[in-house]
Amino acid sequence: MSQSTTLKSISSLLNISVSTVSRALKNHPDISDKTKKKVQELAAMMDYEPNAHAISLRTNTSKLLGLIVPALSNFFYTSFLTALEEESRKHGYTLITLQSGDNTNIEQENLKLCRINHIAGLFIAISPETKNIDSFLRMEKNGVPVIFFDKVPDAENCNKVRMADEEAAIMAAEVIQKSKRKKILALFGNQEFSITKKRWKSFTGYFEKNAPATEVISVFVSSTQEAITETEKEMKQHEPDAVFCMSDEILAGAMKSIKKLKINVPKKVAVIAISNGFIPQLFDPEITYVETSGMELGKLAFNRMINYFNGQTTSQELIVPSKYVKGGSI
Amino acid sequence: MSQSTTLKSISSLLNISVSTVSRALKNHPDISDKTKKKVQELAAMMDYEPNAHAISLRTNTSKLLGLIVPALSNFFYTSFLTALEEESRKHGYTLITLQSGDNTNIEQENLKLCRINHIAGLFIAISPETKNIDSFLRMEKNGVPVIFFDKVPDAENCNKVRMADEEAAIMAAEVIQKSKRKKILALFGNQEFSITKKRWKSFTGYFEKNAPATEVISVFVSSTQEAITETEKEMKQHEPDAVFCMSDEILAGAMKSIKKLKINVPKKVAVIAISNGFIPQLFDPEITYVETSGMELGKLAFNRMINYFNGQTTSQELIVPSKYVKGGSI
DNA sequence: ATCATTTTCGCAAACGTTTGCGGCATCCGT
DNA sequence: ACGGATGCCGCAAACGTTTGCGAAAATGAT
Repeated sequence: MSQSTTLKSISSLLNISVSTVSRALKNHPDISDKTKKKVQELAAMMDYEPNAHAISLRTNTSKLLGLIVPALSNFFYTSFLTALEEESRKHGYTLITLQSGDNTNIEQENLKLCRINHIAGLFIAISPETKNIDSFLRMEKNGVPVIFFDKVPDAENCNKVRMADEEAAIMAAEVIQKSKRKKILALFGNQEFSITKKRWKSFTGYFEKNAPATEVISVFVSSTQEAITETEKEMKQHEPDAVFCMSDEILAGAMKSIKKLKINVPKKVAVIAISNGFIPQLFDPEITYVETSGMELGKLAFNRMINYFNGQTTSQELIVPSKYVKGGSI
Repeated sequence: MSQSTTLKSISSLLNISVSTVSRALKNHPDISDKTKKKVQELAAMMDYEPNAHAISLRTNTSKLLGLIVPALSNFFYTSFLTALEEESRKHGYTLITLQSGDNTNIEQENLKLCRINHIAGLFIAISPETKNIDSFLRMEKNGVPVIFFDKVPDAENCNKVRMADEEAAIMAAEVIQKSKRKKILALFGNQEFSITKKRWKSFTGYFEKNAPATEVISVFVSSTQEAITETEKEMKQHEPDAVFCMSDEILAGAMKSIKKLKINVPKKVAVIAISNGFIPQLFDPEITYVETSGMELGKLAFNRMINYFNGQTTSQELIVPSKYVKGGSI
């Protein structure tokens, strides 16, 4: 490794002290304009770049942010990451990206990596088994803010940003009700997720209250593959006239079976989904959906972090509203 | 920020020196088993975790790896990232993820972030305008290996890993030829990419050589939207009996137009693509494709990096073979 | 008991930066 | 000319770690 230019190398070339160089480069008022100019010019010439490790060590701060998600193969998380990376870069932060694989042990390992690298803040979508969030609260007590997103814990005393899960499910339910469909196959994700619970409760609750005659068949699946088999089974057995999918992965599976069985959409069966926005448009007709944008959530999460840095440290739960996107599937 | 436990805090509690604690924790033979035990037990009790910044500063090494991609909204890159993150974690490295937005300036900014954070190695898919790779070569000269992947420069004196672009295009061409189709709409990406050039040359070259009677209409598009409009135009104008798409984004656009025009696949028109593997299966019939797996490439790239760390520093170009996946679209 | 060897540990410097403090010049007002 | 204020800069410590070297203590050989 060839040595890069440091404050010291600049200082010795100019026969001034390291501290003067340091202050000159940050426009400290103690330094005369003449030396400032000298230093800054030489620094530019020598391509001086500060050593982040030295700064972190000395100041006990860093420009690193941590992100932990269950899996990046999930569209929602990659679009969250896309937005988060962009915002981070614009504000001078650098992102450390980690996957937990929905495994609590790996999640803790990743958390440790975050601590070791002394990140300035953490964004995390917790894995389903994670009940105990003490280690995260401890981070926050140590001055490292933790923003939970999407898959958030139930606890009150923490910062969360999430989609309007209840609202999204209700919007979908309303659309189905208006279409006069009477027998709905409702496909949800892993029952352990609070996000699933919220959506299920809102969706089924809506019909109980506003259209009790409507039959809602709730099915919980935890993979695209399972969505395929369950949809096929239910379509044959109950012949529903509407299908609701709470995520892109589930939608992909459900549509596979619907096409295989050659069931006409929307004539024979209406389809509506909650989605991140890309997948529904691949089908013909395009699937009507309620959008939960990972990018929007990413921006919001980053803003929350910045506000935390600026002193707003009391716990909040922020919610991104949903957006109805009309396709031709209902 | 509450202070974490350090070598010093451990040493003062045990009334021994910092250096002894340091050595005890790494099983240095100079330290007696008795003190080793004492130190390690206390360290475990106090949840000691080394400070990565201090280590990096002192040893001039780091466990950070950099990744720069044009955009994470591209499926291929997210699957590359998925694999790379996994491998990195397993080997004790932490990943810094950056997007360039296909912009040379941002790319250089990101490179600077990598230097400032003193990464141990860099993976990069360069943006199309990047002609001059001096800044990357300089990194390598400074001891930081650079692995170019997917979008690789033409230069010889650098390390590259990429998909078998020529082979993939030829595999697709062979399948089309066997299907006896005679007029092919071939959709390629941005003409600036070396990857596009390679695929175009191989694909058209194959027909010139093996089936000169076949008409190949090559069209270059640089977005899904453009793929939609161009496909519609070409389908109407030339009525091809086969469509070749060199990427997932293009496939999504092409299929949109084909469905809109209600053209039967595969009867009226055959479709074949080069793809990362998820999108083709969403259609009905499933699209036949040649797989270029981002995850495979990610694993290979990481391996190359490790080998570099172990002394294999001479430039290499590694290539992942393609895989033919049969659908029902041809 | 003596000396040589080995075991076990501590000292101190170094990595690159920031920052409180103190010191020397220079300047101003009287 | 004198005192005080001000401008400009350097010293040195500190962040947490690693590591060459030397020194003390323990062990072994004779």
